[in-house]
Amino acid sequence: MSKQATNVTIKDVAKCAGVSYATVSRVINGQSVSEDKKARVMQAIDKLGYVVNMSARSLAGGNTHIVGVLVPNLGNEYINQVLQGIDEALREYNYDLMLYTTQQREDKEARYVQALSRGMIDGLLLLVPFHPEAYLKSLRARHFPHVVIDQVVIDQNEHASASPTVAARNRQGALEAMRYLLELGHRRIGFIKGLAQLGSAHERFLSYEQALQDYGLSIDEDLIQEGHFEQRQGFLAAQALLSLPNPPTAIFAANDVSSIGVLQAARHADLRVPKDLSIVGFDDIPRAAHTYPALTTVHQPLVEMGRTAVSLLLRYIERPEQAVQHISFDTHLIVRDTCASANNKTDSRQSVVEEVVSIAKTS
Amino acid sequence: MSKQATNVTIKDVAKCAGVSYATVSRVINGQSVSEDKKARVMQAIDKLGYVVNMSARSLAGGNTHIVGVLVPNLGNEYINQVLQGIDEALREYNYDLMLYTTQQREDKEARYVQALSRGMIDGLLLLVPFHPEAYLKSLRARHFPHVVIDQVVIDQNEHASASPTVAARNRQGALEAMRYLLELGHRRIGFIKGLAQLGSAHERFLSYEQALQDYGLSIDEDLIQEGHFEQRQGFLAAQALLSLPNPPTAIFAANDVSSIGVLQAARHADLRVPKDLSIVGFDDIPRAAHTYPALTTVHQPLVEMGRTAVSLLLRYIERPEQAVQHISFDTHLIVRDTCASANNKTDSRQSVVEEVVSIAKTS
DNA sequence: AGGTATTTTGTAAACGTTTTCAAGTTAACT
DNA sequence: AGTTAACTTGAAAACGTTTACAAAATACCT
Repeated sequence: MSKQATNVTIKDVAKCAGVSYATVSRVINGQSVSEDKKARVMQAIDKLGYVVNMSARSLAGGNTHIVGVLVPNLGNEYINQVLQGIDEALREYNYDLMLYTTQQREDKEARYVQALSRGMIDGLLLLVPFHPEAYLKSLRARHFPHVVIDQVVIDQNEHASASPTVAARNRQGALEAMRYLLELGHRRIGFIKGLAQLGSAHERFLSYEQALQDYGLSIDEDLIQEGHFEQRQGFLAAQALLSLPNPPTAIFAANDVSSIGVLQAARHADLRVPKDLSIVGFDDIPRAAHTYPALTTVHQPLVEMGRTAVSLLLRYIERPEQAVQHISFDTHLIVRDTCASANNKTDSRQSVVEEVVSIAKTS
Repeated sequence: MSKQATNVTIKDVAKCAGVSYATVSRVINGQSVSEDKKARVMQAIDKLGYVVNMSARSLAGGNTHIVGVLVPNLGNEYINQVLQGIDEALREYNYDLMLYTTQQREDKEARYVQALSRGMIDGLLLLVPFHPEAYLKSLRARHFPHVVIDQVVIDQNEHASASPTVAARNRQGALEAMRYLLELGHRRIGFIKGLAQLGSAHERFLSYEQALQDYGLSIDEDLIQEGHFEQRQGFLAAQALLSLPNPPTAIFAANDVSSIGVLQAARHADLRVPKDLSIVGFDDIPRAAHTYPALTTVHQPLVEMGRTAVSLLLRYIERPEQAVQHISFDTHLIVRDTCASANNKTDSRQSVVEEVVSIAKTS
């Protein structure tokens, strides 16, 4: 109903400019047209306020300039950062964004495969897909342009890597974090895991183990807690860790949100961070710089990853048969205020008072 | 190119089911078709794995089942909450979401008005639009289904309210917060403003003034600081407030993110919250419950607002000529841990030590 | 200048639906 | 059984583009 309000079509433009409508189409799509006609057409477009009808274009085989983005959910800082990068880049290239949230339900798969078939989108960005096996295969088979972000193959199924990917080097950053903690003298380091299905979470854990081994330390299962990448879970896991007979002097959480839960738990236990407990996170979400104390964490270039995924996808949209690329970004430790040397380990209650007194003195 | 992969059309289904393709279309759209044919068609659809081509449908005059959502930006917790509600509701109704971010730039306007014209979306949700005057008029004129969320008319231009809206009662909640603070005995209450262009921000400020007047207090301009709804700004504003010769005993910030900045500033100034400084925020974003101390704030049902906006919009999509509705939600104070009575006001340095000592004793 | 290669232009045929119109069928009422 | 009303069905015409094809125009050689 409201749609026929937009009644100015390519034919109207053609009539107004005194050319055939095919010529108008060519002008719009930047194909070779003589200068004078091009000018006339442009003028007519301006005058009539013509805008292309995407449905028609899509139906006729053209591009919609719409990219689909599939995310597990909204309201997650990590995802939002990547999304921001995607959005920025898309805007630069004049593409629109169609957002699909899966809510981590497997049956959503049908939904977007369907969405593709509809031919509404030119390409698809998959952010941390949970059950990618089924549909990635189909996307590849159809040479449908797509890029997978931050999905590390967790099983050795080689098919999974056959799609273009953008990722971060989780192993390396996590190793850096662990070494930092170890160099500070920590020997009992707790670890709070991430979502088990996620490759990135697993990689971070592998680095935890590896670092301990590198330093000739044995792995104490008590120091390893489950987690879901969520604050509450981080809080509970930290409480469990801290109530151990021989509690850790440092905790490395698989993501920042969990770390913030650890910070909470430390407060509840009246522990001073970093004096009594050192904490390291992973992701470097914006909030990490604003906690108290500010979180020492492993930075991944989230926004950058989103942007890169877009430009990669756009290349595939232009040439779908192009060779499959994998881009990965370095991660690195950002030292802020949640870690301290493990040496001066004293009774925590004591140290609180000491610190306060010292503040009182200096002021 | 990849698109013709989806080659099974309505005609194939028709042939397979032994009916005309018009009949297939009718089955899909739920129009009256005899039971046996309907069954045959359904079976054929299943067998061939047919899915409707949205471009074609849209071109032929049908609905795309896509709703456009216009947000100022991503990565803002407030916006994300509303977005989450929108997304949830949209999924329930089987609609897809097309996301536009304006980055608060006025020239983006052209962009989405254009998007509408393309006929790609059935309706538009406008979240906190900054410069709505120009395009709202056009949307209304075309009877294009749309709903404005949380845009309170800031000037008395009556046109602006002629579009359907979903909003929260900012006045009331802010009043409640101020009364709470006043009842606690606070008489010097600082206020950190929000984005000046936003009606909601202004309303909260009006309540601040009104509450003071109701209690017979004069308004001290020194206690009123500018802000942009952002953490850093909240931090700086709070610092300014706290370094006043006669600093406030409580600060009311126009949103939670600012309040978190205030919390930071309090820490920097070695002030105990709530003992030395009471803080109230606005929005009740998820993070508010996880700060330390947990933030006392005014709750608005953000997710709910998003959901409501969707169901309202869907009604307009069904019947565009329907009477304009305005829905508003109550807001209410959530008391957590950042406010205390103003009576026991002592030297802040002193009180810190006292508290620590008392903790030491009880344990 | 004559011929050939290249570029520009117009015509018409898709693309896959929805929907109007008229014909065909069934049901409902005397 | 006959008439009318209601419903079901199929054919065909949109919807607004892109693009293959052919024709026309132009440029480039020798």
